[in-house]
Amino acid sequence: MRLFHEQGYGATGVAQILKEAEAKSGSLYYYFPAKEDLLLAVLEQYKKIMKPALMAPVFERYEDPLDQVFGLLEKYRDMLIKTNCTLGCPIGNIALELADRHEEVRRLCGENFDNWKSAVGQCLEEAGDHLRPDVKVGELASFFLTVMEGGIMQARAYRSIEPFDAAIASLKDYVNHLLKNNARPVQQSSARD
Amino acid sequence: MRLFHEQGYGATGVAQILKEAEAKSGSLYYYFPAKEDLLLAVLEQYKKIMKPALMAPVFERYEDPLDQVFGLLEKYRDMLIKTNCTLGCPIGNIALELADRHEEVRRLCGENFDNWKSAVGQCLEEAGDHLRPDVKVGELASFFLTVMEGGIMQARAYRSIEPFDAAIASLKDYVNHLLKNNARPVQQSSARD
DNA sequence: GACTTAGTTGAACGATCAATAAAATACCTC
DNA sequence: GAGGTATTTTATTGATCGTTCAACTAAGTC
Repeated sequence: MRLFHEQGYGATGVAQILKEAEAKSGSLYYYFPAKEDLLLAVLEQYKKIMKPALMAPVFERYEDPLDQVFGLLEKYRDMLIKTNCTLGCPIGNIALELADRHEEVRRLCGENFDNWKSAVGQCLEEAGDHLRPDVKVGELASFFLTVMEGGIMQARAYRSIEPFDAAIASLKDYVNHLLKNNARPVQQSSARD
Repeated sequence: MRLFHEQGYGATGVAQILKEAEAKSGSLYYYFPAKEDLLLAVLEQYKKIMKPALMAPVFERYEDPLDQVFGLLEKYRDMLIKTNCTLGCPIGNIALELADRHEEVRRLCGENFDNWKSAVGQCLEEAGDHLRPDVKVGELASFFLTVMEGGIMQARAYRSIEPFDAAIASLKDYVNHLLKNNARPVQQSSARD
């Protein structure tokens, strides 16, 4: 998982995986028919850990559903900061590298995205009474993913957190326009307290 | 350019380039010290042709600056449709594949993005009198790029134009919130006539 | 103690990778 | 047309790619 995330699938050789895992090639191919099956297992693992490892900690920390959503985005921001804006979304990377070549990979990336959007959509649903009635939460959740992935791409291309922060700021501004007039607006550059 | 766009840099072998270009390896290495320099030349070429080949035709077709911007996004939509949602933004692809490894590549991707955002920002500047005074056109132009790249990523991952269209729809909705009350709103799903 | 099963090992495979060097040809100048 | 430079061709390099396989060890069963 780590190597595919850091270097991509194609750029990671089986030899390096074996070395860092302290395993021998025969053992790998005893369990996995081919390198590609290793990637499929990685994508399955992401599906499995997304909620308990990524979302649960954020959702516990915040009560307000909108805080939860933006807290989730903050997690990705943390990763960008920690890696000096070199590491992106592991699913997005794989999707862009292989989605058009391997159908199975594409399917699993889609399922990961689906789960992500479903979790965000659930938060938005909970915040529904603060949102204008014409807001479609499904489309808005998809927009959250779009903005986050696009923001990560720019942050990596510029090796700077600025474009990512700018994207989130615009997104917050948009969300505030979708809130009912009596709702408390989303605060810029920090979670609402 | 075509092969790097279709397959990515790493996945495209020199042998294939030579075959399709009907050239021999010696000739390639006579002009380019290494494969990487070929990529740099490709990125330079994108810089050179972006305005005349991509933007000029769109800007000629529409008069209204906001129509021009969304007409530009439509160009990317056309490419997704033509390629059955397999081909993304050539710069974005390369940026995600190599930005964190080759500094020079990263710089050129950034310059391509800069030019793109600068052109969009210029349109927004021209539409400035219809926008609320607190709108920062630079940040908004960056947001346009963010949404487009994120939309393309999802369209490829799902091999469907839907997420892209949904992203553009949300973006249009947002822009309409930024317009002054007396301004004509951006129409959904087709250029304003 | 004989036999089976599960799992591991590491050398080796053919293919492909980017890159090179030298020979051969085309082009230009005088 | 001779001489020299620019460019192309051909053949090959060593490295690395993912993958295979026969030999081997360890554990369990009867």
